[in-house]
Amino acid sequence: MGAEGHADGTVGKALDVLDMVASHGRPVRFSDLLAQADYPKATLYRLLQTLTHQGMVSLDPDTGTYALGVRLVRLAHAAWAQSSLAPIARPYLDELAEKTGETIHLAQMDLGQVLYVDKRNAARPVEMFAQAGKVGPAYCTGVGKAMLAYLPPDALEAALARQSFYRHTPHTLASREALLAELQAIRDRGHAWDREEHEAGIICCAVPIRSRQGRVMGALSVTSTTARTTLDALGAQAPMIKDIAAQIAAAAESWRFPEQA
Amino acid sequence: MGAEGHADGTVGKALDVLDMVASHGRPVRFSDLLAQADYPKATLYRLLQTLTHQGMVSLDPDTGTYALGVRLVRLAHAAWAQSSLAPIARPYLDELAEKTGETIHLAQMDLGQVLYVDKRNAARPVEMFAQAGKVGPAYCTGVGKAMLAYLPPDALEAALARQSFYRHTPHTLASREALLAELQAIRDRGHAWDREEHEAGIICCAVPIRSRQGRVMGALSVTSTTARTTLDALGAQAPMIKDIAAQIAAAAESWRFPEQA
DNA sequence: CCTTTGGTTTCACTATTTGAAACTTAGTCT
DNA sequence: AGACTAAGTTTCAAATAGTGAAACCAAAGG
Repeated sequence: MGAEGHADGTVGKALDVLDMVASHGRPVRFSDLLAQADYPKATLYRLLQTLTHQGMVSLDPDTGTYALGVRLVRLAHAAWAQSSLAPIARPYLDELAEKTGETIHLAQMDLGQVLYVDKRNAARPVEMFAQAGKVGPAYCTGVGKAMLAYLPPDALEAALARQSFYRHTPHTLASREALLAELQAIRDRGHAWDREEHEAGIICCAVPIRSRQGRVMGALSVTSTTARTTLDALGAQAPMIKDIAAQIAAAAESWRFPEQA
Repeated sequence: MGAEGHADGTVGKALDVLDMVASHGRPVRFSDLLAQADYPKATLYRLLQTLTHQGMVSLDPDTGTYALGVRLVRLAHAAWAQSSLAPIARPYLDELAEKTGETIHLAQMDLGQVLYVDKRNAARPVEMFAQAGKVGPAYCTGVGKAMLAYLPPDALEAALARQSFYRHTPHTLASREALLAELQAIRDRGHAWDREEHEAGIICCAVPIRSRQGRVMGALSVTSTTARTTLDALGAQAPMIKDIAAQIAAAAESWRFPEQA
């Protein structure tokens, strides 16, 4: 049930179709897409043809199924590399991972959802594509709430409108009001908690990464389990996490303004 | 400069602009793009506005610069995950990396260029985004030649037309004729060499990954240096590499056809 | 052999895109 | 200041590109 508001122009429709292809985990047949979309047959067909011709989706000639094209992987590499945050934050994440020994997440906001752009796993080595690029909910994750708390009013409104407020655990803040109160608490405190709100047993401490002008660029979190540590112990590391977030922000900004007086 | 043939429709133009934004390593200003593109001002402006609105590029309000949007990272995650090759090949790459102790590349063909979709580095741990998603030339790399050698005539022709034949090293096959002869040799031999054709001191042995119907799905290579080993020593591992390539092909196909008699 | 299902093409109708030119800002120079 | 210039944004009639009902084709199944 794609609750799409208003796809602007042909390009919007094409990208909408691209998302539809992406939303299935596997290659999809034309008729599957037709059933899902509310575009007429011919229109959908032409859009897919264009996308295929452009390398954004690939049509398997044997099975007649569409999958996302390799051109996207190339574009994403560029997107990641030129994002002001991820490539610059890399060494800082390494440092934080080593100091804490816990799982580290670096996230950005994408249409009201949390997009993980980098990660350090406590146990295994980095698994970028398999981990980064994933999305999660904003209202019930540490990084999500940390970013929401510092969004300007209109952006916050837009983001809130996209939250499902599904109650993942008994601790989930499952209403707009509860979330707004929490956001105020986060602003007062300077960092966000995840008190097993998304997954039972998983807690985290997250801080926003903000530009000098106060714009939210992303968020950084240290995640652990109730089996291994407590909120208080995590909180003791908050100043260090904040410090690293500030360093990342500074590095990102000086990269974005290489020319200086 | 951009020798674009014929961008079909508005969508093609929009994606063309997306590529332009991607091609710069850093955020670009409107006028930079205007200079590079041969679209009129108003058209380019509208295209960028649409792309921005769609989250494919982001406009930094402070600097007035455009960068690729986070939506791409999310799409690429899906692209990588649903590609028939990369996620499935993962354990096989691990195995090959361990057995050989050398650098492993997994590549696919993208518009006449080689796109690296996964990698195992001999020394460091995996660095996916920083490595995968990169593109390289086809005519002077092991994986490139391995794929070219088994392409159907029309696809080969299209790919050849996109090769620059720049002489990277004294060993580079810098002409269409030399390359065609080499491709025949590869078909006879069953695997491709890179005899320091792209970078001095770097050699590799590559094999294609082909479906049962013979379609080229990708290529797999083991890379080393002349300081550490020789072509002959690498060649001794060719049967094993071929075997793993066959296993990957089989796994990819059974994944693509989960329903069976 | 006839029917169904899934995919591709046609073509008159229309909505979207186009781009020269006019208009704003925001700097810079004298 | 006031007059220039560069960079970005908006307008609007003309033209192009997109639309989608319906016809068509091919392969699978009865």
